[in-house]
Parts: sequence; structure tokens; C-alpha cells
Amino acid sequence: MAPRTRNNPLALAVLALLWERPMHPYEMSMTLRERRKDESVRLNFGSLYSVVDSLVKHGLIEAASTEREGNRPTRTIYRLTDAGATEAVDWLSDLLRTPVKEFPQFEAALSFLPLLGPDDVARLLRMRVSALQVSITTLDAAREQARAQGLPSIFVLEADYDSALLHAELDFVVGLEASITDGTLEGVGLWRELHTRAAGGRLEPEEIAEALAPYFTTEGAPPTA
Amino acid sequence: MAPRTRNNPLALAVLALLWERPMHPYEMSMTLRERRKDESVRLNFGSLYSVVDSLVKHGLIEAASTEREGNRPTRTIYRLTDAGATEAVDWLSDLLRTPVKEFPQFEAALSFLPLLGPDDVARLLRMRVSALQVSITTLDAAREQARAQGLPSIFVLEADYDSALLHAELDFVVGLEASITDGTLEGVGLWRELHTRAAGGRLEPEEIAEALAPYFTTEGAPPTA
DNA sequence: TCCCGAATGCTCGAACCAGAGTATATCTCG
DNA sequence: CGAGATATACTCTGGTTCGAGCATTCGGGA
Repeated sequence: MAPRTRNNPLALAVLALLWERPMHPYEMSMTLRERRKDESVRLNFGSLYSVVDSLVKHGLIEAASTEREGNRPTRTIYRLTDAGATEAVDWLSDLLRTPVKEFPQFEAALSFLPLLGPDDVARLLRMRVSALQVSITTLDAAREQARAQGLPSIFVLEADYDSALLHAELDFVVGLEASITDGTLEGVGLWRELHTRAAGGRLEPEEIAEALAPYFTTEGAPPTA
Repeated sequence: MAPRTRNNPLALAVLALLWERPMHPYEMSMTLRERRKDESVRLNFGSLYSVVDSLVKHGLIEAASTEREGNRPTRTIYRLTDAGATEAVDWLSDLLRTPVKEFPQFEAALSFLPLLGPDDVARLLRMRVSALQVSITTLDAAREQARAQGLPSIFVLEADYDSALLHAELDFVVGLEASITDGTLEGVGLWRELHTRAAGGRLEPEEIAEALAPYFTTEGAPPTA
């Protein structure tokens, strides 16, 4: 048995759903939608079916029956195996216990900020602030509605977490935009100078390289391993 | 020309590096390491070479020359094209302007928390708190060192962002653990009851299903599209 | 009655990604 | 001065992921 890789959390979602009752894949996807879990787990059809196949191959779930209703395509109904139940608990425990490094796209963008000029960046960040505010409002409304329906908080913790992250990002972006605009961000002078010298056209490559050189060319060893 | 998909931020990193000067792939990876950008962009060799190929195919970069030094494998040196420069600026602008939905694994784990019992979850969360504190300390030390070397903040914004997210997560987890432990989390009574009834063995599937039923079986329409 | 569109349920291929593997060269240290 | 460790520079392979596409059924309106 090939050593399973725990990369796609959709597989965990499948295990969790089958914990409740046997289902066919399409029903899994509909149930995840209904419970808004598709906001926390990337769900698409192709992945769902391959994830299910892989779980079968590793003995974590098994086909319980196949049925056809009317003249629709036949559906295969899967159930959890004992190994699958164990794996669900182990995997979930690991995810809770140990933070895994994520690579948000915005973080990547921040890494390459100096490509753009400070004024452009400030303008884009203001647009991001608006978008984040809209997201927060929408999310809060959804949480409010869930609460109004009497759904206990334990079942919507993921939305609370999402909200916490959104607020943190909003604060960060607001602060960053302000410090660029009022010039208090350390290094913004150098940055602006580079881009005004290149005004009108594309920034000369060498300029960035030269600006960075003093900080990177000489030293090479990691600070702490 | 096939419509390029902007999924792997490593491609943006390649464009950003070639903006400074022509390089061969291995040098790109070393430069990213040196500047600690591999903390913000997922970097591995296989992906790097395929990303470079794909950029060539789409005319965003091109081979400038190939050389061999001593008897080492030949290296192909790439340079940015005009189209590539445009794409870098457009892509970066998009990333800054528009938040994209991410799917952190911890959020997925929170979605399926009720699989475990409240006491187990609380214990695991306490371990997560420790791990997060270590991460924060390590990151702060690295930032401090960068500052001490005189590297202006603009070049390490990504670490500030990371730090902001880590703090937000830490606060969230601390609060969650406390509210589970002291019983103030809404629904924790129901949750605990379910798991003590199943004490000793595996939770009976039907129990979860029944507990969830009142909240999900009747309504189906999204709150807001 | 018949057609349109939505819902149901899955299949397929192409792209993408991870990371182990390969092969040489140079450095290190007794 | 030779053995192993480290650095250089990729290549290969097999799995994963995406999302469009397909085939069917059902409901509702003209």
C-alpha cells in the first residue's frame, strides 16, 4: 500500500462526512455546500472523485453498495472503514496540534512590492481595504444569520477564524498604506527615488540590483536554522 | 498562445528576479533563498524548472544564452521580455488589489472539530499555542536581525504580515481553548454530551447526524450570493 | 406537447506539482 | 591524498488537481 500523502483536506472532509453516514460522492459535495464547508475546504468535482478513489485504494473507505434511481447514472455509496476512522482522528489531531506553513498569495505579492512605485502601491492597497471591508461585512452577516437560526457556535468556528484573519489583514493593510503615504515606512525614500528616476518608462533593472546589493551580496548564511 | 493560468506565484518570483538581471534557474533559487523569499513563495526545484518552461512557452521570458563552466552541466540563462515585464506588473497589481480566498488547513480542521471530544481538542489547542509562540519568537528574532543589519523595512514586509497573521491566530486559539475549557463556548454542553455517551468507543455516527439535523435538513438556500 | 434550462452525477484529459534521483565538481579534514 | 560531504545544475516520474464536458432527468412555461 503506497504511503498516503495527507495533502488534500478534501479527503478529511470525506472521512468526516462518512463518519456520519454512508454517502455517494455527489451527496458529499451537496452536503458540504449546504453546511458552507466549501468555504473552508477547496471543493471541486474532479478532485472529489479522485480523492474518493485514493481513499478506497488505501482502505480508508469502501464501496457499500451501488444503486440507480430511475434511469440516472448509477451511484456508488461509500462507507468508512475502521482504518478510515482512525485516520480521520489522527489527521484532524495533527492539524489542530501543529501549525503548517501556508503561502498566502498576498504575502508573495508583498515580497515583490518594490517592482511597483510607492504611489501605485498605496492606491492598490486602498482598493484592497475596501474589498476586505466588504468581505468582513458579508461574513459577519452570514455568522449573524447562523446564530439567529440557533446553530451553536461550535459548528461555525471556521467562520470566526476566517473573520479573525480578515481583521488582522485589514489592520495590517491600513497601517501599511498609511505608512507609505505619510512616508514613515522605513526605506520609502529610497524606494520613491528609484522610481522617480525611472519616471515615464520601466525601472532600470540595475537600479534595484544596486539598491539591494549592500544587503545581500556579502552575507549568505541563514540567521538561525 | 494558450491562455496562461496565474496559479503559481513562483512564476511571479521568476519574473521579479529577471527584472533585476538575467539568470539561470539555479541562480534564481539561490537568490530567493538568500533573500528569504522562500518563506513567502513555495519553492522547489521541480516546480521552478516547469514554471520557467511555461514562461518561455508564453513568451514572458526567453533564453539569453547557454554557457558551461568547467565540466558542469550547461546552464541556460533567461531574460525578461517586454511582455513579461508587463505581466509582472499586472499580476502583482492584481494580487495587491484583490484579496483571493485561501484555504488554510487549520480552517478545515476547525470545520470538523466535533469529530473529537472537547477535552482532546482543548489539549491539542494548548499544544498549538506553544508551537505558535515558538514561531512568533523565531520570526521576531529574524526580523530583529534584518533590522540590525540595516535592511529597510520595505524589503521585509512579508515577514511583518506573517507576524500579524500569527498573532491573530494565536489570539484566536487562546480564546477558543479557554472557552472550551471553561464551558462558555456556545454548544459545548451538547458536544460534550455526545462524546461522553460514546465514551470508551467510537462516537455513534447517528448521534452527530441527529444533533446536526435540526440545523441543516430543512433550509438549503444560501444566505447571500 | 415540446422545448428550455436547471439539477443530477460522473468522466476525462491536460496541466501542474513535488521531491527523489542523477551526475559532476570542489571543498574539507584528518 | 583519498573519502566523504557539500555545492552545482538539472531531469524524471508519478501522483494530484482542475474544470470543462457529457449524458440523463425533471419541472415549468408557451
